Amino acid sequence: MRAAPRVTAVIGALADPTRRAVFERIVEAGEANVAFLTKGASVSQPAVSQHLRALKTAGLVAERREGRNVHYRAEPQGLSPLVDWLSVYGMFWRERFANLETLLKEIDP
Amino acid sequence: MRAAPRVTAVIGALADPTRRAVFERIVEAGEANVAFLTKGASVSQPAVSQHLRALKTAGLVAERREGRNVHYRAEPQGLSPLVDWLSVYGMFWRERFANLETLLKEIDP
DNA sequence: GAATCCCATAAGCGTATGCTTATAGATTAA
DNA sequence: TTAATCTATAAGCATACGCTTATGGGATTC
Repeated sequence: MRAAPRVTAVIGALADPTRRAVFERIVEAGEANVAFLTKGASVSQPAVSQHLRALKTAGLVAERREGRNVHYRAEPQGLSPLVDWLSVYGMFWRERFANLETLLKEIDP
Repeated sequence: MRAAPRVTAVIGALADPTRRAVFERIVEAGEANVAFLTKGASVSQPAVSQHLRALKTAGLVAERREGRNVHYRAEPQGLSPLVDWLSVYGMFWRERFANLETLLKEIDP
């Protein structure tokens, strides 16, 4: 399975601080429309829309139209190419991931 | 603790496919000099050196001079800003799913 | 239907980025 | 010392990227 292109897309989408902040905000809010994201962003509404398109293309967010509002939500599995990459090239971090998983299972079995 | 700049640096360094391939090659080889990395890369030797500098600046590789050769090795902890970021904005989801599972079990045991 | 609101797209601009060739720097070999 | 080898830097160029303002496209409200 050739996953390199997807890794490039995901990492590329997260590379820009402004765009990453938009994504973080969506994750925290659960769901957010463009107006909400624009307030809080340091750029214009069109810029936010462009970032949202980039995130959508990378598979990191999905949209849900509701009247004239468009609600964006994070797409969990969108990060998996990056997680997979880290599980290979993150070397000893692999242990960390494993530990974190077991920790979560212990806390919440 | 304000880690966003380091995340940006790390992700930015890994965003370019060519540069990421250089890093992957270093990880796989354990240690590699510039000539070795240039063979196998699809770009010129100066381009490889420039990528190495970017990786070094991001804290992802370190160098060891040996005569006229310079050996590069991966710097494991350099990835930690990215791992930490994922543990917040990526792992977050696993936790959510775990909670959802327990919730479902409680409702319908 | 007109006005209003929310969001997306278009066009243009400045800058950042990655590449190349040419050259400098550092170290070893003849 | 001179030549040869390995790597880094410099300069220049083409393209990609992120932003802005202006405008278009739907959906609601009056």
